[in-house]
Amino acid sequence: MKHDFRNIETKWQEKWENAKLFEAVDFSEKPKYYTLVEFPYPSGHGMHVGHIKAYSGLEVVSRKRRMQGYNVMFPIGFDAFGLPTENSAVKFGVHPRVLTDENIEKFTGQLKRVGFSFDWSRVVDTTEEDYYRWTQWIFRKMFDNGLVFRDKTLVNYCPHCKVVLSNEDSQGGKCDICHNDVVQKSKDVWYLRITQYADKLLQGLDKVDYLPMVRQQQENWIGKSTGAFVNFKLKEVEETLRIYTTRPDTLFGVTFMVMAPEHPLLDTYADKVENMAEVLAYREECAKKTEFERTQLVKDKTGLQIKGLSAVHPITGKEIPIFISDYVMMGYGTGAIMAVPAHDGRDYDFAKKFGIDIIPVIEGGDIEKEAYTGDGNMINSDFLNGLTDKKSSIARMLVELEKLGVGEGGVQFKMKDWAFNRQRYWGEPIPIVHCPTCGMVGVPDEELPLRLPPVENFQPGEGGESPLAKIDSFVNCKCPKCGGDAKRETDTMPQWAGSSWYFLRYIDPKNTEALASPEKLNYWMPVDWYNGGMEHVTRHMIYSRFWHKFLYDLGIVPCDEPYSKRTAQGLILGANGVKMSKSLGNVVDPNDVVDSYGADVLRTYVLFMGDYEQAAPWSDSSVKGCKRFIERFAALTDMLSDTVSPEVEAALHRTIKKVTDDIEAMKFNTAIAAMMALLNEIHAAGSIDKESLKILAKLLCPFAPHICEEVWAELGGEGFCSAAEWPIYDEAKTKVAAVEIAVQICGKLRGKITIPAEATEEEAFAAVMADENLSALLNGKQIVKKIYVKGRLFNIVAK
RNA sequence: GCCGGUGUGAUGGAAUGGCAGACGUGACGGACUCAAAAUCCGUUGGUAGCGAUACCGUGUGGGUUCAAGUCCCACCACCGGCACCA
Repeated sequence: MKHDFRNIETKWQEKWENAKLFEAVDFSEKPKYYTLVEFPYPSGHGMHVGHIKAYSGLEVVSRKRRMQGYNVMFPIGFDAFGLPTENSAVKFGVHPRVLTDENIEKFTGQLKRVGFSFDWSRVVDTTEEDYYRWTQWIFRKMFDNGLVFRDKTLVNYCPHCKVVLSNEDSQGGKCDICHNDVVQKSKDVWYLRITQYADKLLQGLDKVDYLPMVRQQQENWIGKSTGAFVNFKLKEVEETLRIYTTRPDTLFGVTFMVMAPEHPLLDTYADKVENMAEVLAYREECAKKTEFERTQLVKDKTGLQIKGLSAVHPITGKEIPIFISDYVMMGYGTGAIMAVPAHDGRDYDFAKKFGIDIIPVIEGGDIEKEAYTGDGNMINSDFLNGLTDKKSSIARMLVELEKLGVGEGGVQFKMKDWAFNRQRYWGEPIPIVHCPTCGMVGVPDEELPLRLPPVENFQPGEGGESPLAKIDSFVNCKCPKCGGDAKRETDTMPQWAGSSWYFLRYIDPKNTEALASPEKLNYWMPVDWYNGGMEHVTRHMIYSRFWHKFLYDLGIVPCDEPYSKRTAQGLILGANGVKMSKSLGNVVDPNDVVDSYGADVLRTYVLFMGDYEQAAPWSDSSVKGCKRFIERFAALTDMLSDTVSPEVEAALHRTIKKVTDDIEAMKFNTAIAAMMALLNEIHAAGSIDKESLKILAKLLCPFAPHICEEVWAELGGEGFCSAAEWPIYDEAKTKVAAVEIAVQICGKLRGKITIPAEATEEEAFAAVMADENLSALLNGKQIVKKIYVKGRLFNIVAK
């Protein structure tokens, strides 16, 4: 048979669709299996082959699971709110709704051409009212439960574009769009209290099966640390400066204090600070830097001493100078630290630069050269002297701090609360009303969805406010509580919102009464296997786990962790080995590959090109290897015979085992390689029997389903190959009678012998000695040790 | 600076501590062809040798082991992430 992909691929896609072959069945008797891939953002550029790789992994798993008798749900949707669409809308004067619909249509066409076995009856679009109604509803529930608050923060603001920018879009202090200078601007921001779930998010990791790398990144992001809060009295005023430290054991080594430049105590006692002008100038300087930039100046610490204020050591009563420096952040701990230069690298750098004393309190290391962060005997530390390990020193110090009433043990998280609003049009309106009488009032259920009003002009308003602020009919409303005149919140939610719960909506996408019915949620949740990019492992995954845990606490979802298992795929790089990007012109469009080689070849290649978890460069010529493989497979229908050679049969069973196992480990490249090797074996044998070929078709079906259906039909297979039963291997048939094993003498390869696979050590040794070359090498030597690894090698240590 | 990842032929990459380089690409040789493409067969880590074979070889330097790409220690380079986290 020829590989006539132009005719067969659409044919089988239609047949699958008509048979509803990939539609998941709610409450089926079969065991359920929920496979989830990160839904795409439908950009105007269309998909590139990276998307195809991202979906192909679980595509193969899903198809295999169905063949193994599972009721599989493998859904897809579109995360369609977002800035790029809004920017295009501004640029071309087309409504984002129109652009989004166009882009979704484009993406859908591309995805369907590849023959993915998505359940298209469950597709979701985060920008549809029926969807964002529930996004707003969850937010409102959070608001009702005290997880939403407002606070001031500094944001990156571009005065030219009049928009607030993310750190990403304002690197180097320049606006990504117009390249003018970005300023830091104080703004009221909506926050979600994700920190309230920090401990739960951390502990939940024990219950799930995430890639170790994924788990580690989440742990680091949450960043739990244990330490102590210590209160330092100020000498000049009745006030305490509260600090957080992970090293209370080094309290006697404190020689200065550092406050974040923005620390509010400076404003409270501005009249006492003699050099307030300098402080303000330094603040301004810091405000220009983004947080990322602060991290660039690693060694060269900046800062200045606060004159007129000093702290008092809580135990020794000694006076301690106070500094401000931007290496201390307002957003972590208390915004102030006790500095122990002898035992902290950053404090050490600062002390050296400003000529501050360095007092060692732990023996070991050389404080002339660098800070010592290791363990050792405590010195210069009063009641701690003589203790030898950190743990007991900390414990002892905590007892003392509590006795004196100047501090206590505590934990801190690196994770910050989630800034949850954007001054944008193309996002979910925040369902809050500002009432002069009642304050902030949530929009009630019956008024949801709070629809995005039609807008003519998507340009942001003066001062960077949302375009919604210009729509009077939207802004002016009645307070749901008192009925008086009120104003709507005009900010919208960030793109992360819609993607924080989409996996729940797939379960019941048309439900108008709830985000999904409890029965269906109970049947389908949790997601059995979630795959996506490493870049979403912290933010998207932690945000969605947070929402899920909140919904669990409300009794809406049946499990507290949404994803049982999480893996990640590597990028496809351009042919030149760098990231694919429009500007570099190295983007590969999957449509082009389907046009010239067919979907089966594209699917096979993206999985064959390398380790699934690793980045790999695209290679046009390597695609040909997969094209040849598929063609050679199709041609097997012309090599049929009634019998099968024992070699081919054994190879077939080994391949079943290999492919079955490799798919589970996401080692798709070696699974395909094994099938290629089997093909070579069949070609060498010259023929294959019908039943064996049907088995091979089933093995290859998850990877290249169209050609496998065609071959299956040609062989008279019943129904769809995609619905056939996954092959089982016969362990006995995978065994080979005779094996060639390596013979080493003193660890060096010296020859090979062929022996029965199950030969004993004695038999194997006899075979070694029967080999003239090998026995000659051992002549006159005394054998010290024999190591026999069955089926692998025989190593003889001789003197 | 910190965290994570990766270093293997010309090239993408294989390899439960057990024959390094599976499988694919490319290259070379051959078959088919008037010819080319496609296809099929063969060769393909390096050095020396006609040869059997020998020596070398998985970023660098040490170590553990009968045996190391794999484990341990110290480094180097590249890629990705970042929030100087007290």
